[in-house]
Amino acid sequence: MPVFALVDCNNFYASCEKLFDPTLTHKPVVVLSNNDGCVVARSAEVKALGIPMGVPWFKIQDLARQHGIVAFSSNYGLYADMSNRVVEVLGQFTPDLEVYSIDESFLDLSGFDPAGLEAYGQVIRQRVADWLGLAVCVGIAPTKTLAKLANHCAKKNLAGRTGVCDFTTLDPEALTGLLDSIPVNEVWGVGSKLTRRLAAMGIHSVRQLRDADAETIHQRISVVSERTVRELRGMSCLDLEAMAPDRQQIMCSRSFGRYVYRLKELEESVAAYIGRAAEKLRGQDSLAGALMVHIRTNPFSESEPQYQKAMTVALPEATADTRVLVGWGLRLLRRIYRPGYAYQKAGVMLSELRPSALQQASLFSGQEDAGRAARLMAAMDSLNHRYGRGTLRVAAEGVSTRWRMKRERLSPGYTTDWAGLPVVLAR
DNA sequence: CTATAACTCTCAA
DNA sequence: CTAACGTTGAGAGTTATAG
Repeated sequence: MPVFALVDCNNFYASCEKLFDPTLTHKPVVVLSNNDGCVVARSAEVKALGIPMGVPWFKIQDLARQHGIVAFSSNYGLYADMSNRVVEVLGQFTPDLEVYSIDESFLDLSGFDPAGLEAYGQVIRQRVADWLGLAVCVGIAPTKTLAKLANHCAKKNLAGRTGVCDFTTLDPEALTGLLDSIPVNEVWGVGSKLTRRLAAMGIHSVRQLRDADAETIHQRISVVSERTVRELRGMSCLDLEAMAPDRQQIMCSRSFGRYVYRLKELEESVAAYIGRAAEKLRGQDSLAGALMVHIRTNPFSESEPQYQKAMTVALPEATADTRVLVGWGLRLLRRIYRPGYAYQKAGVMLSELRPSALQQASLFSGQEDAGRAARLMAAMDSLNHRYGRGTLRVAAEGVSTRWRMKRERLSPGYTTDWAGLPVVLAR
C-alpha cells in the first residue's frame, strides 16, 4: 500500500517575514498580493482576529491600525529562496518528492516502517524548525487526497495531534468519526461551486462524500470528483509527480499601480510582460506558436465605463525571440486599444508551445540566422540572471515607473540581495 | 455526423 | 489626500466549426 506525506509550511509568507525580524515574533503580520491589493498570508495572530483570507487590504485599515497589524508587499525572491531550502531539507528524508507548490511538498513514504511514520513526521518537523526556523505540519495517509486532509487535521490539532497526523494507524471507526466532523469543502478539489452542488445532494461532510455512490458522483458531478471519492476511501488514484512537465502555456499579467489611459504606457507594459513570458519560455527550451494580448478596465469600479478585449495571433513561425514576440504583441495591442478608458490590467499568454529542438525552418524566414538570434537571447538571459531582472531588455519596455505595480511595503531581500545582509546582521 | 478546435468553468496555491 | 480588490496554470466539459 502506498504511503504519502504532505508537508505544508504554516502561514508561509508571513512566517518568512517574521523570520528575519525578531521584533515581529508575537505581532500580527499579513502579506499582501501584488499591487498591495489583498491579504494572501496571515500570521496566527491575524487569523485569531478573524481576518479572512483574500480580503482587500484597504477594507481592513481600521482593524489593522487598532491591532497594530504589520503588512508587507509580496517579496517573492525571499519566499522562493526559503522554499528551496525547505525542499532541500525534505529531500534528506526521501528522494521521492513532489514539489506541489511554493509551500507544500508530497513525500512518498511507501515501504517505511508503518509503526514509525508518526515519529518520522515529528523528526521532519523538528529538522525544518531547527535548520530554517519555519514551522511545518505533516499529514500522512495512503492517498494524496487523504494526506491533504490529514495535514488539515495536523494544523488544526484535531484528534489530539500536534503538527503531525497519521491516518494509516488510526483505527477505522476513529477515522470515520473524524471525517464526520470535517466539512466537505476541506477536501482537495472541492471548491465553493462544488460545495453547493454537493449540499443540494445532501452531502455536507467528508464522510458523506466518501460513502457516496461513486457512479452517481460520476454521472451528476464529474470523473474528477469520482476519483476524489475513491481517494477518500483509500484507493490511490493520483501518483507522485516528481518531474514537472513543461508548461503548455505561459502567462504574464499584472494590475497597474494606477490607472493607465495612454496607448504608449500599455505598450510598455505589454512589452515588459512579453519579455518576462519569453524568458520563462526559453527557460524550458520551448518556442511559442501563438500569442495573446489582453487588456481590461477595473471590473470592480462602478463609476468607470467597462471595456475588455483580448486578441490572439497564430505566429507564422514558432519563436522564443523577445523582439519578434514584442513586435506581434504591439500589433495586437494597437488593434484592441480603445482610447478613453481607465485601464487597470494587461496580460499576455504564449501558447502552442513546442520544444525548440523540433523547430521547422519556414520557407520564407531567414531574415536573421536563427542561431544568431538564439545566442543573443541566451546572452540576455544570462546577463539578467546574473545582474538582476530587467538589466537588459527591449527598448519598447521603456523606463517609466508610472504603470508599474505598487510595492510600498517590501522587506529587504534578506537572503538573495547583498543589500539585505547588513539588515540581518544588525538584528 | 463526427472529430477536433475553441472556449468556458472550476479549482488550486 | 484619496482611492484602492492577485497571478498562473491545468483539466474537464461544452459549444462551435470544419470536413
